[in-house]
This record gives sequence, C-alpha cells and structure tokens, in this order.
Amino acid sequence: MATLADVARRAGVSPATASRIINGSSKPVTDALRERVLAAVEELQYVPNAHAQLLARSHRTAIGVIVHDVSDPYFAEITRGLQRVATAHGRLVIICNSYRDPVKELEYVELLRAHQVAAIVLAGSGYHDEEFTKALDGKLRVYEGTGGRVAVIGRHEHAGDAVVPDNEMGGYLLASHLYELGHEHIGVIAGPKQLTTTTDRLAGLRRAAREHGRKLPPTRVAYADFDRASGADAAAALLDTEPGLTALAALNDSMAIGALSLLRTRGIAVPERVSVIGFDDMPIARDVTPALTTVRLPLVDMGARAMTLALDELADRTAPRIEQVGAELVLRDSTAAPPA
Amino acid sequence: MATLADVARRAGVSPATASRIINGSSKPVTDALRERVLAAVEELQYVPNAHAQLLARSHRTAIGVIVHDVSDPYFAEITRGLQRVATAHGRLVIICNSYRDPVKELEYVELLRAHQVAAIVLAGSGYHDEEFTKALDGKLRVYEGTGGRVAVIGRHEHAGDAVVPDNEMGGYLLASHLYELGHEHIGVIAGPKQLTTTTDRLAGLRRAAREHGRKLPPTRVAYADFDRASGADAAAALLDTEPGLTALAALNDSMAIGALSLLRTRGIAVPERVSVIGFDDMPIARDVTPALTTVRLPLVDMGARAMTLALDELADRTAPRIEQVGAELVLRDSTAAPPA
DNA sequence: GTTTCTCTCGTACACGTGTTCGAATAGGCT
DNA sequence: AGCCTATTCGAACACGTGTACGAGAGAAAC
Repeated sequence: MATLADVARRAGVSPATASRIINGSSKPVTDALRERVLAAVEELQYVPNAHAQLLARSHRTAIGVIVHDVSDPYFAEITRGLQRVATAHGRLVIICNSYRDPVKELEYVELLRAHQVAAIVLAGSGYHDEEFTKALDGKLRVYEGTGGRVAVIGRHEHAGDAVVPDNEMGGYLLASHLYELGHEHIGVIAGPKQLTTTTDRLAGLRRAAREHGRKLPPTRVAYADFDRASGADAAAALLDTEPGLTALAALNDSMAIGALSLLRTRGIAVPERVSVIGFDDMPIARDVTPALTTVRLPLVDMGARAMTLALDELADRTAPRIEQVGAELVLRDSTAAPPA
Repeated sequence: MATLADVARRAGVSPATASRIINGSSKPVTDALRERVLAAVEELQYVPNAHAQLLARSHRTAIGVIVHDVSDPYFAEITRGLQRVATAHGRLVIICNSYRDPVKELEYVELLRAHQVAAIVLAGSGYHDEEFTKALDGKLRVYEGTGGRVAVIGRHEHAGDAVVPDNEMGGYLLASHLYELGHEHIGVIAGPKQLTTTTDRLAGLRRAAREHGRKLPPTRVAYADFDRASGADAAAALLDTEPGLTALAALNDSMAIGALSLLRTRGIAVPERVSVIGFDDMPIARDVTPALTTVRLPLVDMGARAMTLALDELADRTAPRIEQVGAELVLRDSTAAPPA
C-alpha cells in the first residue's frame, strides 16, 4: 500500500509539501512541485489512509445509522432519505442492522463510537424495556458528552433531537375510517408488543374506539412481528377464533399484505366480505390487489429530516428539537362497508 | 473522548498493561491490575478508537459493499445475504449506493480503499463502457495488489472471484414459457441498455425466439430503468405502437409490476388479454394481482456466497473461482395462453 | 553591503493504539 | 545468603497523516 512518504520520496519533496498539495492546503506551493507530486500520486495510485487522516485531523465526518433491517421496505425508504441528505453533504454513511435485537443495538452504538462518527441516527422504534432503555440512553449521553450528535426517529426515552411520526393519530385515522364504514367486528394485527410504535398506533385505535362507543377486546388483538409471514399467521388466528370479523387492521403494510394473501388462499373476498387496512404506505401498497387502503407516513422525508438534524453542527444542544410529522389516510380499494 | 492513556492513568498502570488487559492479550497480567483497569474502563465508558487500532495493528477487518441502491428490493435481498455471512464472521459492512453512476462507483472503490477494507464486494451489474470498465478493473487490480480481496456479483470485466447468475438461461426460460403458451406478439421491457444484465437476459430471449422460429424486432423492445414507473411508461409505449401484443416480458419484477399497474388503469385483463412475466422473483411478486409469473434468482444466497468468497483469506489468488447460480421459472397467475 | 521582509519548503511532533524489548521484582534452589 | 529464573510491567517506537514552527533563500529597501 503506497503511503504519503512514498509519494514524497518519488517526487523528491518532503511529506509535508506532498500533504499540502494533495489536500489543497491554503499554504502556497510552487507549480513545478505540484506537478511532480500529482504525477507521483497517479503513478503509485496513492489513496490517503482514511484512518490515519481521521487520527491526525480530529475532524469526524462519517455518520452512523442504526436501523432494524434495511431490506425491510419501511427502513429502506427511511434510509433512502438519510442517504440523500448525507451524500449531498459529502458524508459517508455506515448502516447497521440491529434486527430488533436490543443487545445488538447497544453494541452498535459502541462500535459507531469507536469509529468516531460525527453523529448517530437511531431509526428503529423504541422499546418497552426499562433496563435496556436506560443503558441505551446512558451510552448516547456519553457519546453526546464527547461532542457527538444524536438524532432519533420515533419515540425513544433519549432526550434530544427527534423526528416523531404521529403514530397515535395514524392509528386513530385508521380505526375511525373502519368505524365510519360501519364495521363493528374489527380484528387488529399488531406489531411486537415491546415496541413503542406498536403501543402508540394501538393507542390511536383505542381512542377511535372510545369515541365511537366501541371496544377493542384482547381476543381481537393479535401480536405479530411486522413482517408478511407473521401477519398472515396472525390473520389466520384471528379469523379462527372470531369468524365474525368484517375487518382486519394491520399496524404495518407488510402484515396487511400477509393478511391479504391469507384471505386469498381461503377464498375470502376483499373488501366484500372482509376489509383490510395497513399502515406506512410502502411503495408496493398500490400494487397489491386490491390496492391497499393505508395510513401514509412520509418515510423518505422523515429520513431526510433526521439526517438534517444530525448534520446541524451549531444547534443548541440544550434545547432538543422535536419534529412532528403527520399521518394521512390513503383511500384505496381494500376497505368497504361490511356485508349486510 | 476518553483515551487509553486516561484509563491507564486512572488505574495507575502503564498504557501497555491496559492495552493487554482490554484486548485479552496472551501476556499474563495480575488479577488485581486487571480489576482496576476494567473498573476504570467502566467508569470512563472507554471505547477504543477504531481508527487508531486499525493503524496500529495492520489488520483490516471491515468489508466494503457497492450496490446500485439498497432500497431496491433486488439489492435489499442480496444485501441481506451479504450481511448475514459478514456478521456471522464478526465483520462490519460498509454499504455504498452508486445509484448506477459509474463515476460514483469508481469514487467508492477509492473511498473503500482509503478505509482499508479487507475486501470489496461489487454487487451491481457490469456496464458496457470500455473506458469505465478499464478504469474500474485497474483500480480493483491495484487494490488486490495491496492484499485486498474482491468479489463481484454478475458479469464484469474484472477477472477474479465471482458469483454469476445465469441471466441468459433465465431469459431463455422466460421467453420459452411465453412461446409454448402460444404467444406470437411479445413486447419486451428491457433494462438500461448499458448494463450487462440487460444484454444477457435479452440474449436468452433471442435464443428462445430463434429456437421457436420467431424474432424480436426492435420495435417490440423498449428500454427502461429497472424501476416501477419506468416500466409502466415502457409498457404504455409498447402498447401504443403495437396494439396487437398479447404478452409483456419485463426483465425485472419492478418493471413488471409497473406494467401490471398500467394495464389495470387501462382496463386490460391480465392474463386474459395480455400476459405479463417478470424476472428476479422479489418477495412481493407473490402479492401483486395477478400473482406474478417470473424467473427466480436466489438473491439472498447469491449475496451469502459472494461474501463467503470475499472472506476466504487463503484462497488461491491466481485461480479465480466462478460460482454459477441457476435461474428457475416460477409459474403463477399472470401468464396464460393468448386470447383466441 | 547590510538588514529585513516575504515566500517556500522541510523538520518535528501529535493523534491513539499495539507490541517489542528490556528492566525490575519476587521466588526458588543450592 | 547468593544466584538464577520466571514472571510482570513499563518505556519506547511504529502505524500514516496533518500542521505549527523554524530555516533557508531570494528580493526589496536603506
């Protein structure tokens, strides 16, 4: 691996001048030397050692991102927004998948800290786990104490910059839509119990139920894993225990699509016999059949805003900025009035 | 930011002993000192500077991955396979999105080289661009010359370890299926012209055409961008110029789904009036309506195998390993015999 | 001709860690 | 007690780069 000293030796100059030329320093350098050095760089295919650079100038530039799983469309969209802003600022993004494992999440915070990232963006949902939450908050505080920035997406215990989707309102819109269509027997396919996202969306559903004089009995709420297969299983379980359901409300689109697939294999018409509604409005929601009625979150925009918060160097650290983003009902073809 | 020297000072030992204890060196250390050091680590929340470590021990450990776009399901699946193997080996993965920009691809190779990654996995398709191809191959050779490993997915000019999907055979299977159903007027929605993936899949289509005594006239081939919107546009263009088409063959699933959406808005029944077939078998292919007939590539497995190649330290560098992976037709509901 | 100023460039050190080598201490053996 | 050895630990350097500081040379001013 060619080093700066190699370049300097070949060009017959000192490492200092070579460094100045390569980095375009403000210090003046003769053109003759400049040419010799650049020629040497080309011949040796020299690339500066990023780690040595980072050690020398204490100028942290990379950004760390922790998501649950990039291959999940929800996070893929958010990540796209994060990347767009980051590359626009010439920043490298390091993506870490926690796969919803709190332990891994803690490990990744340490790893990113070790890599001297300028900021950490936490894009996953928060957990209902006192011990873990305290540990995570502690590690983030320590990181912030050393000058690092932190931005989170979603509701977390950590006090700091955040982009918070209005999951509760989304859940409220979702359930209200079903009640207004006349549904009385609604099955809910919820996400993992320990995620704040699940809790918040469910809370919105419950508020809508109260306002419409209904209830959401526990037997009509099945907890699944936010993915397609798990959503299909939950739909099956709900229909088996409560055959009279006329609507299935899934707390994300993947599970709604799983429910659609199960209903199709059972020959149950959607929306004629059973309505299905999702959450998030992933790109594919338009392309399933029937096209999925859902609650839209501006995922790409949320990622972009979180990265913007993380990159803002001169923000007041004592006054955390909370950016609320709204949820919006998207009417398509998978919901209708219940059968008479 | 707490440093190793801080820990040593607090524990009342030299940096050397602290380092030995933290890294679990083979050198023996007294238990009393060990406890003091570990206590200091905990109190100071010390995390070793990864860059300094990497500089000290010349032991490269991270892996660089260059894809076109992680949020594209095709690459999301591949990335999942890559990640699985990498984290199983305790390796960090740095993901770079080139967004199909050759210039960016070259820049990212340099960036990864600068970051001293142990290996580079090139997961995008190859390009038909002599100048760029030479430049890329040159940069990769230089990198290999310094001890780095390279593994590519797909057909590239670079001679080295590779995982190569049989795109030609996939194209052949795809077209043969349509011909055997009796289709004579087939429109092709191809990918970007300059990608080898497009060329290879198209070559398979042409071979099938020859064997069945047919042709693929240029007016029935539309080039699009491998995404949904672009696929819908291409489908519209094809149907406008050749209203008699009874089948649309898209060279990936995203474009096939775009075509489905266009056909739906035009009220054209699939597969009764027009058959649609895709390529890749992305997870959502099952969930669109009608469920998409397509050609399956084992995307996750391809990623896993590429990472396995990249991580194999003691492979013979002079004999590049080429792993062929097969394509397989998946029959679903979007294809049928043409209308009588 | 001497002084001073400016313009360039090189020397030396710092960044934070791993590791080699030598020193010091304790303990065992005669 | 004296010597030798085994055991631990610390001082010093290397990794590759950026940069403050100083040195040298040439030019300008007197």
